[in-house]
Amino acid sequence: MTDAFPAGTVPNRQNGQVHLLASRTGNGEILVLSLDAEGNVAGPALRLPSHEFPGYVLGQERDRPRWVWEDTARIYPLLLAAGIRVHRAHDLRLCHAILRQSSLTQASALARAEPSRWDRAVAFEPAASASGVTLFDLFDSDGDSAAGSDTETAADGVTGRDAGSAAAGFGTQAEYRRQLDAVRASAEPGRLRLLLAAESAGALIAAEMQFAGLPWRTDVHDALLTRELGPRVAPGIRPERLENLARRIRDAVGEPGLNPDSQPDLMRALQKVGLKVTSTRAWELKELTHPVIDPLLEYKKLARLLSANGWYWMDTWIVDGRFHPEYIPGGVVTGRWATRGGGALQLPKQVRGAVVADAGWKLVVADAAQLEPRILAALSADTAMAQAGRGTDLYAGIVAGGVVETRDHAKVAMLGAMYGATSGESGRLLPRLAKAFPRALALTETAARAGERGESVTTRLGRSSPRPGERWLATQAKAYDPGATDADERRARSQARDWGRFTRNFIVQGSAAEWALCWMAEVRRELRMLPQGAQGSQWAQGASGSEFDRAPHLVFFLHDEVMVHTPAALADTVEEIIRRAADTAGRHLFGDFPVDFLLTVATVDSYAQAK
DNA sequence: TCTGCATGCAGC
DNA sequence: ACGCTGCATGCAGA
Repeated sequence: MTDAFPAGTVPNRQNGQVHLLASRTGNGEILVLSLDAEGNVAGPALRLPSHEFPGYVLGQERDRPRWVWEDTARIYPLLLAAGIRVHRAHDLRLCHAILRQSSLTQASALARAEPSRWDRAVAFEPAASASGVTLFDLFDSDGDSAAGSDTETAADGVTGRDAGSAAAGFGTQAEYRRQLDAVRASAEPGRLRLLLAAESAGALIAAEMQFAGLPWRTDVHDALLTRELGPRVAPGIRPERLENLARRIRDAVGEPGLNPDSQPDLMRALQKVGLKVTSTRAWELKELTHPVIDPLLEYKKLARLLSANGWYWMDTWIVDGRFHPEYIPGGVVTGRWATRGGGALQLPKQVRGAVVADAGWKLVVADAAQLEPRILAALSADTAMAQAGRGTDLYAGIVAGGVVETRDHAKVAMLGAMYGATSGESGRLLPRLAKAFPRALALTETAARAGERGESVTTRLGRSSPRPGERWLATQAKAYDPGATDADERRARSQARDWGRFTRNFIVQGSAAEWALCWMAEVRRELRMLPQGAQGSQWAQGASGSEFDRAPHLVFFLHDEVMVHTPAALADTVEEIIRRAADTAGRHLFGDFPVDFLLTVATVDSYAQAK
């Protein structure tokens, strides 16, 4: 393995510059160096004995300790850079956010307390890219908190010097105790424990995936761009094929000076040749017939490719043959992950051909088929809907059951049920779905009504939707005022329905996100139990590269899809693990309820070959 | 020149 | 009047 970035370095998110270097020395110490933007050592080296890690061990679970720490996103990248992987963790920041909001723990001290430093968002400050940050900064000071009363730090827990006095404070151990209490006293401690474990495991996975990166062949990418756009040109210059298309567009509308990148100019030009358009969106243009349409649609497609995933993108985001997006667990209200950097959530199918396994390795790509409908079936215990998806494509099963005529209709209707469609084809098909699957549809309707009333809804494992804000409440209140106008009432109704569609979707999307977290956590756990992964030590082997260079590991995750980079010889084993993990996740969430979570799994050399 | 907003489009 | 996103771009206003 030569094209992963060198073990022990953390590339800057923006430009690949190294700001921090940490490595494990021969005698078991962790050595942390801060480097400036030019790569010069910026301060004295910090040495830490390897047993003095932040967080503390709670005792043995299975044979692995669970580290309890404040914020995986700030800590774990540093450990990974030092060649250290952690098996289990409890992320206090992420878990606090869940418990603070969950309707299952509203009576807890944690939920009722005044806002503390645990409520202040620190999620979006990746330590690894901050210049000059070291482990020492993170654990020996209280750098992220301005509160003077926060005298206890995480370091108290490290050495076992923890004081009983911490219980009343806002330190790590006190917070952990509050979280345990909140869970224990809740109506669903089992579900919450699973959610917190899954969320925390997700945080570990997120850091590991960012560290490992997605294998990316810049030569393949470049060839693809050249084929589509023409040879590479300097930034600001239109590549050949785009320039040709621009010329054809100008000719077709008779405006030699037209800039096809300007929406207003384009609108005016289209109107002038008699096309009645209300926007310049591709789907609207597709309905029209005019010589300008074909070249314009082609232009838009290619211009998008160039600006979103062109050479500039490649130079910015691909470091040593790997794409390292930052994953942000819990970054979406529903519990889905967000990402930052390089648009990892929108990796177009167009460029997936550049995602290629290393020589001798394979990519195992798996996605959960019709995940959200299956989740809905299980959530509502709708056995008929679960039956429709048993061992088969769920939409096909709905057709087979005579509910609708085509797979496309089944899909549109289901999405409409989960998103709250009221009109169009989807709206028309809904009654038939409601007749066939009354329990499932009742659940989505109930969630929508709750949202319209301003109430929160809760996912399978206990993540609750936020309550609407002041502005929302004020708008609703105004509609009940004696002097309310029709416009006031309309606005209030419309806003209430908006929130209802949000809560309707929240419960399904959020529960699906929980399933996906459990799935991925199981995949990770089993991958790490493979002989090849466990062989030797759990530590990186110095210059020979990290564990990520030798053993199968997760490299990508997208809502209902995971990708594992694996030595070719282990691909079959990895497939089995991924399938087994899906079943396990289903049982974790829904026990014995008979619902299948089918996967599409492909072992490929290139991401483009998957589905 | 900088910033916030609207548009458009990529993903699930 | 169909949910959740991230990001590039152009444009208007500061």
